[in-house]
Amino acid sequence: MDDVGQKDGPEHGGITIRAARIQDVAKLADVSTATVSRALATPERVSPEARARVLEAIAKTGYVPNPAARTLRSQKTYMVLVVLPDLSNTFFSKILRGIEETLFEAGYGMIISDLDGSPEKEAHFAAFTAAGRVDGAILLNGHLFGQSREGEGQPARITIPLVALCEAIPAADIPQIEIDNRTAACRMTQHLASLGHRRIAYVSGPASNSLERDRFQGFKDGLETAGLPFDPALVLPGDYTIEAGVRAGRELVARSTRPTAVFCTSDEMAIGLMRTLFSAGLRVPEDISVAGFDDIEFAAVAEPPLTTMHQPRRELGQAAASVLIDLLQGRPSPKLIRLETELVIRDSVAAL
Amino acid sequence: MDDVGQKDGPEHGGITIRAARIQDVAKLADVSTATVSRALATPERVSPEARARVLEAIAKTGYVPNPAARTLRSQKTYMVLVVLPDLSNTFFSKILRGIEETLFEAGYGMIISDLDGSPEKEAHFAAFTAAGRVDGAILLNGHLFGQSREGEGQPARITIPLVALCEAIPAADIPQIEIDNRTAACRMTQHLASLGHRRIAYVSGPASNSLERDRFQGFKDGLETAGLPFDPALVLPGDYTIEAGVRAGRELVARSTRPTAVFCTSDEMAIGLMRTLFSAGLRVPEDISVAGFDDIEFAAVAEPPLTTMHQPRRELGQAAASVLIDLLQGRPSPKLIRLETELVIRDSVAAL
DNA sequence: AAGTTTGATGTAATCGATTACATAGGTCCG
DNA sequence: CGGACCTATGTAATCGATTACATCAAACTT
Repeated sequence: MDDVGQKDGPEHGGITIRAARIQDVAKLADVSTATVSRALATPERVSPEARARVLEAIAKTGYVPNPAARTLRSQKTYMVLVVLPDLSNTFFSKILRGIEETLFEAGYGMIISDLDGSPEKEAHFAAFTAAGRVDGAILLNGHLFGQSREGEGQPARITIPLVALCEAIPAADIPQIEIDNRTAACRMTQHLASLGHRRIAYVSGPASNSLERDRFQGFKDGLETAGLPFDPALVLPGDYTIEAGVRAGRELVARSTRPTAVFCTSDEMAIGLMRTLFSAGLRVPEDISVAGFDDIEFAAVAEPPLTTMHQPRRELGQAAASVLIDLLQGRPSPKLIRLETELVIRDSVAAL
Repeated sequence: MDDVGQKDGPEHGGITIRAARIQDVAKLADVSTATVSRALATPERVSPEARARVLEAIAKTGYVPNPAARTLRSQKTYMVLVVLPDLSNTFFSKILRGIEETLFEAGYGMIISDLDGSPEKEAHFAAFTAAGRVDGAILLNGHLFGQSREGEGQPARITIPLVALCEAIPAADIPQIEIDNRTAACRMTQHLASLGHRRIAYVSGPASNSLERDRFQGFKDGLETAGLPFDPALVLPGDYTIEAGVRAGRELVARSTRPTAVFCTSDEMAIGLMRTLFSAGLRVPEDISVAGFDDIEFAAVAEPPLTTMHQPRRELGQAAASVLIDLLQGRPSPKLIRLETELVIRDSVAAL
């Protein structure tokens, strides 16, 4: 970092040859750089002969447009930022795949930001988008950036199109892709009630979470339509992780009177909870029924296979990406997309 | 796409104000743009007074350097490409997190490419790196790009630093971060043998895979040191997925003489396999022992909890990122890093 | 005291594309 | 036949930073 000449990279094996520029192509095809650019961006505005020569020259030189130069001039990055709370969570990875697929097909790249609950990271990525590194963003974390720094000397930054996925963002007027969490949770609760369960426990998500609020409402709706009383003692705190399920399980095992069914708001928690029940000598579903939510891959092969609420994760990702692309390309787009969930009945829930 | 003026984005809510440029900061601080640039890049080469004025002006304007312009001039993107075969696989997500963390701390962003077995995608990302969109790449997929297009009229492209993670890349002279798959598989095999198992089945990974070759070697090593014969009939094909485990399970269930232990080269396969065994009325580990590999989160809460070989996934990601950063910044870096695995004994394996 | 070094700063070239504007040649129409 | 219009193309400005080079004053050398 001291002086010039030092910072040129080291020899990392291969021969470094300057990549072809648009000028090289232009010279080879005997046209101007403008024509080369047009041959690629608007082929119909270039004569067939010139176009052919340009394409040939491109093939010969292996020319690939320099994205930095392109972005600098056209103000388009063809990059999308995906913000999520936890990259290592199974639930998100399939969604990410759906997003990536769709973005890829439309020629966009994906940059991932795993917030990991760090405000520092959040600030960083706020600056990141402000700096115009991405054309748009998909937010899976339930809130916008940097709302702290408003109104001050700070002038408004560039506004880029945003889409909220899964978790709604309360005060923001942006498209929202989600499932109907309330109805889904209600259906699951009714399912349990219909099998005769009257003492149904609920393992929640993080309290701050909009998903959680909806699902909790749905749970209460379900109790009500089934004519069951709501008992706060049967609500156990969780955060969608396996460990939270394990903890909730311990809590239940320690009780003298136990519920006959447990509705976990994520499959991870359900699987963790079942583990704890087994360790305590309880059987699922004979002694206690357990239901999950999400239908992750492991739900079908859990022991016993888990009754759960299927979320179309890949499709959620695809839908979010496709709405964002519409926004980016100036096409009209829906404000709200709700994909269907499906009750998947397996063996972890039984009639009383 | 027809004419000019059409392609300016639509009104998406917020007020769009031009972001501050280096010129605005320079004017406000009453210095040249060069001084602003230096105040940020090499503060020690700018007088304290000027620096203070610049920083104040930056705070006032909310200036953030335009990355496209910066990249265009300095040829540095501060972006790293991560190439992997399947984004939705649990095994990778924790590794990704380790990578992201480390990159973030060093000021690098992460672009993800989920190859999904598509050569088209591969070609795209080859062009992507060639175009200089990223400073370096971490490859989890076991091979380089576009080796097909060599020697032709195609001139060599820019060479960027690469690091291979998990899967080795045979013919490439690049740093490799991995575990000792052969030794790890050998140890697991010995563990099974030491408990009295003599008929040990092996559920493989994809045959083309270097991980698989190493683990298979290790399996044979383990048999040999235990004085057990190698029986090809006990090798079942797999590909690390849950479904492959289910299939292998069916195959075993159908046999008249079954192995007493099964070594699956991924936890996903082990879990899928156990599911099939249960469905057929077999018990683990009473009737048959099952071992996994990786120690994913679900291994500990499987029923029964899975005996497996722990891979430090997050650390693998961190190590790969940190080696790549060393390369990018011209520091010396090791050619090979091998992280330790650990045999995790749970309940899915028992003595005969 | 003259020459040399050092430090702080400014000027302007540069990175590589896109694109507004200019131009040249051809077609069409009254 | 001459202006209007269209098509294909070229010229050069532009995007916003970084940085080589120039400049100038102050400090230091001998």
